[in-house]
Amino acid sequence: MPRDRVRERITSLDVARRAGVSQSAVSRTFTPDSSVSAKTAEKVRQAAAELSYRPNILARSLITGKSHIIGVLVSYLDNFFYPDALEKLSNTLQSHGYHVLIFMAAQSKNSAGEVRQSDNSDDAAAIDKIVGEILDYQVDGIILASISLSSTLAAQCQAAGVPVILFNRSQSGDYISSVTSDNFAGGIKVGEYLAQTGHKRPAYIAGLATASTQRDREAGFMTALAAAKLTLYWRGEGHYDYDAAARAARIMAALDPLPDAVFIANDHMTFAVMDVLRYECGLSVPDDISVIGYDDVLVSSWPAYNLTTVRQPADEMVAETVSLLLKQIDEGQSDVVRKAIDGPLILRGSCRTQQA
Amino acid sequence: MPRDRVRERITSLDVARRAGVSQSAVSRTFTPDSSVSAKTAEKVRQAAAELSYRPNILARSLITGKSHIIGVLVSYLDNFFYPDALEKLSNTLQSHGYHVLIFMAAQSKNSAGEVRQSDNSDDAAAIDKIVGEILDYQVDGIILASISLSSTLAAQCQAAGVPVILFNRSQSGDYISSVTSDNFAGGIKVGEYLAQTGHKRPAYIAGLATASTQRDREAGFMTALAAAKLTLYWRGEGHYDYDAAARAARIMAALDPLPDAVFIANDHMTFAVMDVLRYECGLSVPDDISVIGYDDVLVSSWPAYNLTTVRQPADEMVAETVSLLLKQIDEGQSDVVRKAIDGPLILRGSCRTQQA
DNA sequence: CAGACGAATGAATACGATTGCAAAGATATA
DNA sequence: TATATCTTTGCAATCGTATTCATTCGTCTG
Repeated sequence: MPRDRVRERITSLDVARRAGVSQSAVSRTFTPDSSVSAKTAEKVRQAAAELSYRPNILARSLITGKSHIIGVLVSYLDNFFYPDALEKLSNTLQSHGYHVLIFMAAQSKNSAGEVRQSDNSDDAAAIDKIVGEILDYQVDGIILASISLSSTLAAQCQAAGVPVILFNRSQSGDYISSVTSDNFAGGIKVGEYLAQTGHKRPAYIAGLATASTQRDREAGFMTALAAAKLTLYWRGEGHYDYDAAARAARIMAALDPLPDAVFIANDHMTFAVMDVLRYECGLSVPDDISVIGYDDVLVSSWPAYNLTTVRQPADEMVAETVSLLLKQIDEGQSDVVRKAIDGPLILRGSCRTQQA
Repeated sequence: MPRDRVRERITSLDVARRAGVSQSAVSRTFTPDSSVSAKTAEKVRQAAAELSYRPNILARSLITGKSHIIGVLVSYLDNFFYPDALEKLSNTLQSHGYHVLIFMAAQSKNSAGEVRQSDNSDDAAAIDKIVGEILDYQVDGIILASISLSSTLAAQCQAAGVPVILFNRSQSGDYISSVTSDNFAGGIKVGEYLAQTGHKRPAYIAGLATASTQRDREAGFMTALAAAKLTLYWRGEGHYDYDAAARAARIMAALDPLPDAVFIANDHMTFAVMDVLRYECGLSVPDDISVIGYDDVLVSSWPAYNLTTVRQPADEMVAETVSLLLKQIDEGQSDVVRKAIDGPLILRGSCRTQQA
């Protein structure tokens, strides 16, 4: 008889009957700081174990108004920074009794591979739709990783009383809290370091134009160059995409004279650039050209790349994001916080360290 | 006045009042295939829009018994195969109206970096605990990525009427459905190819001993070697871990004579092995030694590694997993299915292709 | 030992939706 | 126009739990 379709759900009432107590007693047993005697609690636990009963979180949420679910919307996972951040976010939230409902902002990669040209209105509409779905689940909070939010929807979340935090992106216009690394300071460090190590023809390959991380990193970099009386020798665009960065690198490699250093807006693109320089153009990093990235993902430390890069302190960013979110959940919507966490420049082998 | 703590939830009743209809009418408007006239539906939509009302999924789930949530438990995300699979899983499920509640099996990496020695009983207990949490959320189904399940808990899920599918791992003893690549066939392909290209001293670096993927890949490989009258020259263990694989590679590199080929149980470890061979030992791949991996993750195609490897067809595996899961959800627990999907050997530059 | 007070308990209600049922309305048929 | 049939509609019960309130029980104090 293969069809025992009738999924007999065991409820607190079943447990109550078996333990010879009221349903309230069962509920109290599983609710911390509730008034139950040790004796009845024991009876209940016993009966619950025998029936292998577990409280229905959804029903509980309906009453308490807290689902203990955090909606996390992430745009893409191919940049290794995000799996890492996601894993840490999930673990941290898990340790606080929350769980992650994950959503992907299905990216509009067209067939030509030209991806994420810009956060166009289609994308924005898609994001709004997904955030709507997230809200449907009565989440207690929302974390948006590398994603911006329309101000109307931000307002809607506000109205629904659901705190939203931007992770690794900030939004100046609207009033949304955000946690990032200090991208401007990071850009400065790179610029200063290149100047200090005697580089004369610095180039830059930009990330996605609409991303605050891209803007801040570039602004910091340019500020430092200016302070060191250096001018940008060349600028390309990689849209935070491997293939696009590779194309930019090919253009750059054709320059004469070659730049003597290139700062690339994230590590993911940097891998593409180094691959092109080394394996297509036969150039040596850092002998022919110094390369500096941003993120310090796991792969960056592998000997194959051995990348000099600015570290995004994922642990601190995650810890800050979670603590901020939980605070807003507990205390209700408080004022917006924009946290930028400083990260060090990690010196490895992809950047020349002596005057040429 | 910063404290508008009173999160005024708008319910179907609010909408009903404003639209001048009954609450049932509102519900029916948002329930497909329900009997509502176009006129009232329009009135309801209007009112709902004005109040920016959205149905409470949790309340709905309580009645229907379907949460449209799939619990996904994944062990680690540092092997790039998993972020990719997770992204695809999430997108596919999303397109079917389901959403992913994600759980991490916090790995017991000890301070020495010796990780995942074995799936010991502590780990198993931790897994069971987490699966319990998953069940609390009344998920409609569970996907376990690279994780095994105790048979008691498998039975418990069965009892709760929640289908479970193992992704990229199979379990022979218990009756749980699973979707994997055809690891045995993959191992065979590698063995045959190495033989066919004239390698004489093949080595193998194993993955996590308890993993079915490891066992099947090795078994296939050994079978093919035997068929080609080759014997395994050396065997190491990498536990599917980068650092452990690097250690194994150091030992291997000290052999005299060196193996002329090494098959490594997954790409993630292979990166470590190639890094050690090239940058610590000054050896050339494939001139000094051929290297073949398993998975074909994104990085494997990058020029820095340019890895000859067996592709795990993530798209097919995900599609199969989702369709299987949805089928089991719709039709109730059906019989267990073990699907092994064939993947091709991708020829790139890390393995010598001519007789030496 | 009486009275007071805090802890433990159960009955009843609420959370926000879905859905069976019966009544009402609309449409078609003769 | 009257009757039969199908569609809409509202009422009320229900899902599984938390929580208020009133009551009972136990313990402590004077």
